[in-house]
Amino acid sequence: MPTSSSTYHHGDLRAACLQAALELLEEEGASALSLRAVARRAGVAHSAPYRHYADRDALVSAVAAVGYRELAHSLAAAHPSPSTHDDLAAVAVAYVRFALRRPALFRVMFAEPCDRDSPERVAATAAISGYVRAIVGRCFPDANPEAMSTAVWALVHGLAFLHLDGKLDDSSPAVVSAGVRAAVHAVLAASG
Amino acid sequence: MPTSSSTYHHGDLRAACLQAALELLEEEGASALSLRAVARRAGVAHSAPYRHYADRDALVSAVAAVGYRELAHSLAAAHPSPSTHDDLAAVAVAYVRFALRRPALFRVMFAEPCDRDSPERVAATAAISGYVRAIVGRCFPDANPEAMSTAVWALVHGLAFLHLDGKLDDSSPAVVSAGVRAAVHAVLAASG
DNA sequence: CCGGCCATGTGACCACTGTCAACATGCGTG
DNA sequence: CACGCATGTTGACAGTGGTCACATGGCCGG
Repeated sequence: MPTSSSTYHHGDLRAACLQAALELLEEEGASALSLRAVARRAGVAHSAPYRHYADRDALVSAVAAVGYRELAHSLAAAHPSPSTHDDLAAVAVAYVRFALRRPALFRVMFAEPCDRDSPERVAATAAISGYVRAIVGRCFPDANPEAMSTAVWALVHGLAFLHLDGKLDDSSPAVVSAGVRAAVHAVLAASG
Repeated sequence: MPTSSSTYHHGDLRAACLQAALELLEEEGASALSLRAVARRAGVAHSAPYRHYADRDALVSAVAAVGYRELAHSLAAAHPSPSTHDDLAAVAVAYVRFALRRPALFRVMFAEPCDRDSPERVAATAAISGYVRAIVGRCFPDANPEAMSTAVWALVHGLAFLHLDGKLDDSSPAVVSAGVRAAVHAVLAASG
C-alpha cells in the first residue's frame, strides 16, 4: 500500500507525525490539524499515530513544545542580551512577529485549554519565563523582579494576541513593529 | 416529539440557541460547545439552528459578542471612571478575574481564529477599545493616547491570558489580584 | 372566515473525526 | 533460527459540521 520503497515499519513515525503536524498547521491552518490528516501525510494508517501519542491532545502538546522552542530561538536571535528599553522593544517586536508569522502555531501554543501538566510544556514555558526574568534583571535592576517580569511578559504577550486577533493594525510588518515599539516605550515612560 | 406543551415553531430559537450555548460553555467547557448539543438543549432537531446561524462560527461569534458585553459590564462595575494608577489596577484585576471566572467564554472571545468581520464583534471590541482609551486619557494625560491605550490593553489582556494558561500563579483570587496589582504598579513605576 | 404562502423546524444523508479492538508484520534478541 | 513484542493495519463505532427535500403551521390577503 505505501507508495514506494517502504518497509512495513516506518522507522520514526513519532517524528514524522510531528513534522506532518507542523506542516499541516502552516499550510492549512489549525482546523486542518487532525490525527487522520497527520497519518495521511505521513503515509500510514489512520490509527498508527496512536502508538506514539495517547490522543490528539498529546500530539498537540508536542507541537506546542516545538513552538515554544522556536519562539525562544526567535527571541534570542532578536537580541543576545537585551539591557536597554530599545533592546527590550526589539525583543517585543520579535515576539509579536513570531506570532504573526506562525499564527496557527502560536494559537496552539497558547489558546488551547492546555494540558498544563505536560512536562514538555512546563519546561518550555519555564525557559521563556527565565529568559524574560534575565532581561528584566538587566533592564530594570531596581524593579521587583517577579512583578516586573510578569508585567513585561504580559505586555508583550498581549500585544501579540491583540495583533493576532485583528484588534490592532497589522497591515504591514513595518507598522506592526512601529506600533509595538511605541507601546513599549509609552508604558515605560509613563510614571505620571 | 417535543417534550411538553410545545408548538412546532419554537418562538425564539435564535435566543434559545445563544442561551443554550452560553450554558454549555459554562457547564461543560469549550469542547462541549457543538451545534448539536445546542440543538439538543434547546429541544429542537440538530439542523434547526442553521435557520438562524449560517454555521458554527456564526453562533460562536454571537456568543463572543455577549461575552464582550459582559466583560465591558464587569469593567465598568470595577470602577466608574478610573483616573489613578490604583483605579487602573482595579480595572485590570476585574479584567483578569472575568477571564478566570468564565474561562471558556473568554477563550471563545479571543482565542478562536475570529471572524474579524462580524459586525457584532467589531462593535464590541471598539467599545472596549474606546473604554480603555478614555481611562488612559484620564490616567496618563501626557502620554501618546494611541500607543498608551494599546500598551495598557495589551498588558491587561496578557495578564489574563497568562493566568488562564496557568503560566502564573492562580491558586486563589487574592493572590491573583495581588499579582495583577503588583505587575501593573511595577511597570508604571519603571522608568529606569 | 378561510386558503395559501413562506419562514421555521424535521429527518435522512454525507464526509469527516477521535478512539478502540482484533489482527498482521517483521525487527531484535535469545 | 525462531519467537515476542513493538509497530503498523483494518474495520468498526459514536459523534460532529453541514446540506437537502420535505413537513408544519402562523400570518396575511382575499
